[in-house]
Amino acid sequence: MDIQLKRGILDVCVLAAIKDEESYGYKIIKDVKPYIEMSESTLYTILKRLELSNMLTVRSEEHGGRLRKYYKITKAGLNRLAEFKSEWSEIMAIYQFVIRGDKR
Amino acid sequence: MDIQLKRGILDVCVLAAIKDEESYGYKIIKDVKPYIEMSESTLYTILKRLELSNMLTVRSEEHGGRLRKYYKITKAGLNRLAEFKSEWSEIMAIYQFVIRGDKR
DNA sequence: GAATAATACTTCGTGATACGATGTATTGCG
DNA sequence: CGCAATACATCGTATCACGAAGTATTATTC
Repeated sequence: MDIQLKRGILDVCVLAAIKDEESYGYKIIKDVKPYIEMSESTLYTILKRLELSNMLTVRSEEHGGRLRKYYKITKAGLNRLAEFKSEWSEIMAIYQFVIRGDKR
Repeated sequence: MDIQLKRGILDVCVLAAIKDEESYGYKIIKDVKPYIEMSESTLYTILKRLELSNMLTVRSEEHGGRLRKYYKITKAGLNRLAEFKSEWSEIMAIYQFVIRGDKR
């Protein structure tokens, strides 16, 4: 998919991937991949961004000799998902405009 | 709407606004405004970009003492719109993932 | 008739951000 | 032993939407 079209969706995809249970970077990518392609560098940038804006919390845990970072969604993150849901009607209206082209 | 979410949509909105009949900057903004907010600087950047990628052609015409630039969609522009239409199923799948969170 | 809004287009700098490239380090498999 | 998979991180780059500011004419309002 077009890079530009992904913007604004990737963040919520990551939030959606951790909304039921905490997860970690590598797993998030794999869970999201069937829906949207996302490189590792992109994901870790997004995770840091979401952490800074308090959409998720992080804890490190050792797993098989290596540190693994588990990300857990916060209330603010859940709110963001809800907000996205309501933004969707706008998106749909735009889509209708684009394919039909009826002017208001 | 969130700026990032607009990316990738604005271009097709502009194309949609000129897909039936040629139009000019100021009019395009007004036609698109009910659906999506777009500043003038953004529009003219987009128009130039779409021209460079041959999605539209431009001609200048005098109108009331001033030059007015008329933009007309090309075959490539129409193809872009069709492409967007088919991209939409991907977008919808992502949306389903985000709101339902069912993992494949 | 002077001021203001609307029309119409342009340029510049900035901030946000997705990505490829690259690096580090361990485990597991053939 | 070599290679893929796992797991995380950093850096530089290109794209792009926007606000701000500018230029210039016509229409409207007080």
